[in-house]
Amino acid sequence: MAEVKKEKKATNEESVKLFVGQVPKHMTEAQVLAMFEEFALVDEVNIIKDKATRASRGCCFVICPSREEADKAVSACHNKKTLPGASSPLQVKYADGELERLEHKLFVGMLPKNVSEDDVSALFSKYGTIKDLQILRGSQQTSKGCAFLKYETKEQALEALEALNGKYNMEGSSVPLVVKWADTEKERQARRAQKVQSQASNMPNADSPHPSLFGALPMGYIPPYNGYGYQAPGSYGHMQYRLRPMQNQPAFNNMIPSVNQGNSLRGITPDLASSISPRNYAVPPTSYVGSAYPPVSGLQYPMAYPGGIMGHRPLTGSPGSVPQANASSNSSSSSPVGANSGGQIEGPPGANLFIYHIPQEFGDQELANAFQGFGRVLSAKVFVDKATGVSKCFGFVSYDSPEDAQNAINMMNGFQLGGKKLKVQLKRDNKQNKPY
DNA sequence: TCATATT
Repeated sequence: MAEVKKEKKATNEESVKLFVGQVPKHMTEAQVLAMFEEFALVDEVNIIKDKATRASRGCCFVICPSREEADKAVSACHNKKTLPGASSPLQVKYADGELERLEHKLFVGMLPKNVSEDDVSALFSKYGTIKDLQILRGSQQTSKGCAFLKYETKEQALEALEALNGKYNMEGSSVPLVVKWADTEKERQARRAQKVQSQASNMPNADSPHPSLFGALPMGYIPPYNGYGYQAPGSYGHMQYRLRPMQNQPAFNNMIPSVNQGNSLRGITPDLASSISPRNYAVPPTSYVGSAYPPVSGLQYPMAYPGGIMGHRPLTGSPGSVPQANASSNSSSSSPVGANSGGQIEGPPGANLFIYHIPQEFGDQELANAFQGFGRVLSAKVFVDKATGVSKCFGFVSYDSPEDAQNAINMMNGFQLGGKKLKVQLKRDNKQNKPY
């Protein structure tokens, strides 16, 4: 009764948890275990699964009985083999926080500014062997009054913590030391993300148009007439220059019934309409005008934008029907792109693009919008810094046909969007020669 | 400047 129920596998202080990525989703824990046991002792394998669907997320944890065994698994497998079905080699590394857990790292605060490493070392050595010690210093090497300190074992660190935290004043100090476990990387990331978030919400005009978007557009550009869409000049009356899609607004790209388009003719100035009317265009029959609609939710572009408005190729045979990826199903809940902007869906070889110099404020949806004029966008992914959420300004767009991708390259490579010209190329392929 | 993911 006083017995504490043990986990069925004893994962003790010495155990090391490894994170393994690029595990094909169909693999079982037993299969992963069998593979790793060839190289190291393994206590346990846990496939990481989607909370809702229970489907594998393509990665797992592997628990080894010691650091030595874990290191064997890492050096034998990390980037060393590509499992059948995976797109890149196995990733094997210490799980988040695992290295820190093994470091036994303490934060020491309230140090007098004039104490040296030796002073700190002299005090803390009483509790164990110090593996690493640094006092944080400013630009002039002036102490910031705190330090990080690693012990050989957790017991030693804990002993120091309990003996000194809030209880010991260093010489000349009127306040006791603060000794606590150092923040983990995860905690620091969370803090940083929090900070970014609060800064972003204080940004003035967060929703305003991209300042350089208009000026950057090549207004003289004449898109190829594809026999399909024609944008009535009046439709500019309801362009929205939001950079972020509005929350809780159904994605209406490609789905506005033509009967609604009359609304778009309201509220425009005739002068503006005629000044931007496409004199040089092969103007399609007016019966097609009814099929003009805002091609995207969120960010939209003036007519001269190569991929927008004019750019849809017919996906179905009949003129005037609404081109959309999922024409046969699904009425309103999701846009074709929105559902697939996670980045995991790749098109056939030659249909996947790598894009650089994406404007900072573009997310997956904005990227998809910018490229959806050339074909069916299977997925669009802008990469963001894991810690800060800030765009890395590059990403991927996948089409279902190489011709669409090539067309997008022709039209969009060098296209100025924001302050810079896009670089649009075929994605490098690391999946060429797969093992059997 | 070329692919994530952390029960």
